[in-house]
Amino acid sequence: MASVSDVIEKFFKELLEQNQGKTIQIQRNEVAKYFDCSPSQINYVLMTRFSVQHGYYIESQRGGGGHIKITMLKSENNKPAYHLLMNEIGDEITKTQAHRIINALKEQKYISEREALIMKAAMEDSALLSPLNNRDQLRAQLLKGMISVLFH
Amino acid sequence: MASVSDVIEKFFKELLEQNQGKTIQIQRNEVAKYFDCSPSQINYVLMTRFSVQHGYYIESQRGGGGHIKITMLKSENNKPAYHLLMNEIGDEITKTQAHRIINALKEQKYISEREALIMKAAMEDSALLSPLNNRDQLRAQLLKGMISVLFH
DNA sequence: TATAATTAAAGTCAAAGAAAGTCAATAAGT
DNA sequence: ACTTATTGACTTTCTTTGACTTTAATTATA
Repeated sequence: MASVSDVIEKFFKELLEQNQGKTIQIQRNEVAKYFDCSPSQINYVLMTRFSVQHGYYIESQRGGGGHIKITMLKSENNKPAYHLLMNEIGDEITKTQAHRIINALKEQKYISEREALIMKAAMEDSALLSPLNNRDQLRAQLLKGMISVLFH
Repeated sequence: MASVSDVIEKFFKELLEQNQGKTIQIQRNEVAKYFDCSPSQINYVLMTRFSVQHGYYIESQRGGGGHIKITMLKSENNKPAYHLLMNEIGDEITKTQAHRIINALKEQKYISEREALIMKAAMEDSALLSPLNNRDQLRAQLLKGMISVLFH
C-alpha cells in the first residue's frame, strides 16, 4: 500500500542509482503525467524526501525548457556534516524527527542497520520514561532497551 | 477463551512466521475491519504483545498510504544470557557498572567497537543531564551524544 | 531591433482526504 | 476487587489536489 509519493521517491532513487548517484534531471510535468498525479505532488516528494537533510540538493528552472535537477550529496566516506546535524537536532527533538535523522544516516551508509536500531531504541519514549528523577534508573532503562534490540 | 486480542496476536505472529520472521506491514483499518474490532484495539495488541521487551519493534506512518510495520528482532538467541543481563542491570545502574557490561559484550563479540561507543555515549551523565521531565530535550542530548562519538 | 504578447514551464499554499495515535470510559474475565 | 479487553470520540500526521503565481523562452508586432 505504498503511496504515490513513495513510488515516486523510489523512482528517483533508482534513476540516481543508475546514474552512479550523481545527478538526474527531470521535467516535473512529465513525471506527474507518468504517475498520473498533480504536478505539485512532485514538489511534495522533493520537499519531504530529497531535502538537504536527506542528503540531496535540488535546483530547478521555470519557463520553456524548465526542469528539476536532483543531486545526491555524497561526500567521500559518506560523512555528513557534523555541525549541520547537531544544529538540526537542537535542544529538543521528537521521536519521529529523531527517526528521520537516524534513517537518513543509515541511508547514507554512515551507520549500519544494527547501529540504527540501537540508536532508535534509545529514542523510544518507553526508554526515556523514568518515573523518578533518577539518572541511574533512566540509564538502566536505556541500556536494557539498547541491548534488547541486539539480543532478540 | 481466546480474546480478540489473542487472535490478532496470533495472526501477526503467523504472518511473521510466513515471512521468515523478518517484518510485516499492515494497515490498521484493514485488520480492524477483518477482525471486526475498533482500530485502536490494534494499538492495544501492539502495546501489550509486540514491545521491544517482547522482541518486536514497531514503526508506523499516518496519512495516505499509512501503515504499521512490525519487525521481529532476530532471535539467534542466547536467552539465558539475555535474561541474566537484564537481571544484572535491574532497575538502576551507574555509569561504571554500565561500562563494565558494555565492555563484556564487546569482549564476547556480541557488539562491535562502534556499537559499544554508541551505547556508552547514551550512558554518559552529560547525556542524561537535561531535565528528566522533558523527554524531547533528553532525547536531543542523547542523540547528539551518540552521533558525536561516531565522528571522532 | 526592441518591446509586447503568448506560451511553457515550475512554485506556492491552503483545503480536503486518508490514515494512525491517544485516552478515558466501560465491559469482561479471573 | 483487580486486571485485562473493548470501544469510540477526538487529535495528529501525512498525502493528494487544484487554483493561483512566478519565471523563462519564444513569437509577434511596432
